[in-house]
Amino acid sequence: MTIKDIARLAGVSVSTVSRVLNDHPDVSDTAKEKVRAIVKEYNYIPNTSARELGKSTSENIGVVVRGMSNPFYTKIITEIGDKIERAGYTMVMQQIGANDDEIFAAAKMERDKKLLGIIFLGGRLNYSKKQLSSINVPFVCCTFNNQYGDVDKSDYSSVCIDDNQAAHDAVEYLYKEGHRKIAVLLAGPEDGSVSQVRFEGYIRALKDFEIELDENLIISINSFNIADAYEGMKTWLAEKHEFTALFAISDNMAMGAMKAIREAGMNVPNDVAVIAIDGIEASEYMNPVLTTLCQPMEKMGAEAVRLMVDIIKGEKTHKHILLPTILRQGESLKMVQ
Amino acid sequence: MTIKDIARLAGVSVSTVSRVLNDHPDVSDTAKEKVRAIVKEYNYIPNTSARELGKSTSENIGVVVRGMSNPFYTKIITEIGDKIERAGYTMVMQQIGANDDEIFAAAKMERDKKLLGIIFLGGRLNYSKKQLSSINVPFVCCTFNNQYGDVDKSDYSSVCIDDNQAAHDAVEYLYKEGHRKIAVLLAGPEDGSVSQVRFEGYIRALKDFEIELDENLIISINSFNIADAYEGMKTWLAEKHEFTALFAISDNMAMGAMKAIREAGMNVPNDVAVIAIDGIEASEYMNPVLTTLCQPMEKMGAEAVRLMVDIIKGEKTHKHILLPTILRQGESLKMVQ
DNA sequence: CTGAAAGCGCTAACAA
DNA sequence: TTGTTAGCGCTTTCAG
Repeated sequence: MTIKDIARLAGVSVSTVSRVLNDHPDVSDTAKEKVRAIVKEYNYIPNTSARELGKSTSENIGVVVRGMSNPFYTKIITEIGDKIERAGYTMVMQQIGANDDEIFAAAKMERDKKLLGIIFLGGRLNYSKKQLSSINVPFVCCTFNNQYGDVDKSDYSSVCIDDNQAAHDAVEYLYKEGHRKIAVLLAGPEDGSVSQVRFEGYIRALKDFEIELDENLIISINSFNIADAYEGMKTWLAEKHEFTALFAISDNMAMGAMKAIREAGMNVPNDVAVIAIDGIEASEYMNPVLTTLCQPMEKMGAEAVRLMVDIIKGEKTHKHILLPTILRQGESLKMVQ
Repeated sequence: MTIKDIARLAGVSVSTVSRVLNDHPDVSDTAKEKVRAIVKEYNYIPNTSARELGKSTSENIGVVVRGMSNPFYTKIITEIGDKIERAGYTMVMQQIGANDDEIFAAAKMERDKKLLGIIFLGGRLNYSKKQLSSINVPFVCCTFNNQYGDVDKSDYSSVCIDDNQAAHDAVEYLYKEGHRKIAVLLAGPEDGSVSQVRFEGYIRALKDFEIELDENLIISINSFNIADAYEGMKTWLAEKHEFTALFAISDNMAMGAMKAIREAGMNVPNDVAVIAIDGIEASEYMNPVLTTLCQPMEKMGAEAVRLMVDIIKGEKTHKHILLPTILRQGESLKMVQ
């Protein structure tokens, strides 16, 4: 079944079929009905490749998401899709694996789908100018920026929380409750990811509060996995370091860690206070409920689209937005208000 | 940049470029090198649409997944991708929203990508023959079958657990520990989804154990969401029904329920025993760890691909595989071995 | 081993 | 309002 068959069956030309398929004006009602009837009868589905190939422009905005099924992105994606739709564009989403190259994926998608712009959801923080030269449309980084790369701030937009400050805040909350032996659970550590930024915030906080950095309290694992966090924490706990609080650089890792702490016979928050950053849904259902600094997911998605659309519509200057986190006062850290 | 440009720049014909791009044999090393150099220099990326349009066949197996970011599917997908690759085919994955029509998505993908077959991951249990007529390649249902539809068992393959029996088993575990007032948390209830099947298993178990069905112990919510489960459970608990155990039809829902139970001042497992079905990773990190009947995810994915490949290779008869669940003995149900 | 040329199924001028 | 036709960028015979 091709558009040609439909045209023949409906007794019209292919262009007429194409027109009704694409809701173009200037088609007689009779023709419209006729075509629609045949399309329905034969269960005809236009070929996407041919469609995209034939078209010279699009109203597509690409979204490339690193890591499938990251619950953290789900809400943001929903919001992004919604806002893109509302602005009259079409979202084209592409999920890529943890080890895939988002720049390549974006470049490919840009050409294939004739994108007007690209929103990156999660990604490396160290793109180089050269790598990015393969992308020829404006892009905005959502949930991260490119602080370790050599790309000019004026060449792209971004919207994210101030990860360094969030980590600083987290440590400050612990500090204010009297904690001085604050362990940190991170991935990397020097992996050029958001983990590193947050770790730097931890370091900065220690300095500000005049706590000496204790290498023994740095728990470094190789991924952001909950299982790895659990194992890493377990191993570390077996070494019997003295500590009263844990700052996990992500909710997910905190969840793994809390299980290890529990199994080691310690109580959260009585023996060990735990705080993290992210605010994913699952950590709300932990026992105790995780105290964490939430990223404003909806807001983030909405802002990313706003920036994107502005630029598509002619705005010349790229912007970089830092959104504040919101404290979720759970049960993993006793706070004396 | 098109293949034509590359051809010109490399001083060869487009067909030669196409050949080296697709690793065809019968290309001189000189030509190969020349083309590759130009491709690299100009950062050329072939257009996917044109490629797919031009090709007459493919080695693609489609996977349509209902609901993005369902952690339950992540492992299965990884396994499926792996096995497809290993069998020499290419996986083409398509995620669809909770309310999208998987049949349509599959039919579209089948034509666009020239699929050899389709694996459905999650989906309705009530396809009709008519709806399925738009799909012209073999397909296998993974994690569900089509028991409420009118499609011949001989027209498709499936691999899943015996959901009815799993529910029966769950109730049996509770029964054996002395529980008689067993509440059930489900979605629907008559929604034609896996929730219904499991609910039927619950009913059957009650009959077998001569427990009278108590309508008051049926907690029905509108989705599989953790948040809805939490709210639903909370509301139900406020009604002060007498019960000693809860069978949740999914891990996710059990997680929401456990928080509600905890907040109502009851202890799991001492006041209320909880058991569920699925075995997702997150429920392993709950406190208490959820006792649940795990679906054999890897095995499921592997079997789905095996069935698919067999059929592609000429196997005539469709098969329906029921895989056993594996009990994860957590802490939400005290078992006296 | 290489090139010319005919599609793949659709869109979009351009004519009518 | 409709039809004709030239691409879109690639693959794939078929000659050479």
